[in-house]
Amino acid sequence: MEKTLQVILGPTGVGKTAYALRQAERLGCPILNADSRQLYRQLPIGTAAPTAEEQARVRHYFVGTLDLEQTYSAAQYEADALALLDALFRDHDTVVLSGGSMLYIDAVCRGIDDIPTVQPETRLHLRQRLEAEGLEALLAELRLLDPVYYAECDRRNTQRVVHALEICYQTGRPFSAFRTGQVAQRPFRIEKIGLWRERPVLFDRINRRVDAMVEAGLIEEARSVLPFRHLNALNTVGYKELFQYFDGEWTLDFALEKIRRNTRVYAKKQLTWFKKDPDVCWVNLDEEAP
RNA sequence: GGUACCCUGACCGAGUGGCUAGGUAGCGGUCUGCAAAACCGUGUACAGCAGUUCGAAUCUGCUGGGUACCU
Repeated sequence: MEKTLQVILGPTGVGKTAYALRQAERLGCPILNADSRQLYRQLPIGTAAPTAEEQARVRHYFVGTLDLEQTYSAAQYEADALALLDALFRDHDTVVLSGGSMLYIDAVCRGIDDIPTVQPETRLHLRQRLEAEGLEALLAELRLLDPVYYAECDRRNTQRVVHALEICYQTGRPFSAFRTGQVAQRPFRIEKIGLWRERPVLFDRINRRVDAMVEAGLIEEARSVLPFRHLNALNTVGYKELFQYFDGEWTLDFALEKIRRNTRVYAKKQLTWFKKDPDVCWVNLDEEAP
């Protein structure tokens, strides 16, 4: 029988966790988390990760499995998720994948090109050159090393320009040579369910969830990871704002308001991404019985 | 009651006579490697009224609102 991966996606705060639990219990299957920040074990409150009770109801994977200091990427997630799915499909016909990290979901569903992982030394080297010489100098170099990518890339997006150069340097080949744009075939069926709510309803849920997080101990959680603030895992809504509060730059009220706003901005970006995926079957949760 | 200063778009904020600051939010979008990231597009606002001037957010007067100090 053909196996099915049921992907539950949608903007932050829409209700993916609860919906995924219901689906998994109905189907008698486990849940794979597809949220890039819930992977970190030190961030359960601020990322609204499934609670211990919820995890007792349904077996979850990829929740709290990483340490903040571990670097991770969509490509690694793709490999880990595919390996796990291969094992899980031996015992289950359907598996639920639930989360809001757009690139992570695409990595599992459509695949990511095989590009080498950038070595820390390469990354550091280019970061230093960026600071010393500026973006213009790096762009001039990219133009020589990879004219194809230079022609098509967003030259104002420093992150992308630097990454292309990292690959050029590390492999001795142009970055564009690794970009095939090919969509991978998977040995299972993919069913995407997009959870949707009217924007005012969604934004209201987000605002109230921030208050709930604070009550649950968000501030203490953020303080406990303060020493790791420079890590990418903490370039995350809910933490970066509280760091400003700890620094004395912002009042607590202002930081919390920023968290609400930035969460809404994130939800909008997710919607922009998910909306263009024609494979998504949308479910309006506003119209469902409570 | 008097004196001084202030009033810029949803918010913050620069601008002292002609050259639509900028930022944040909002709205729209890009994105196959740090993705809760990064980046792009989109707003002719200057408290009100009258006046000076070819031309006023910028100068003058009055009105309204605010702040500080004095009595």
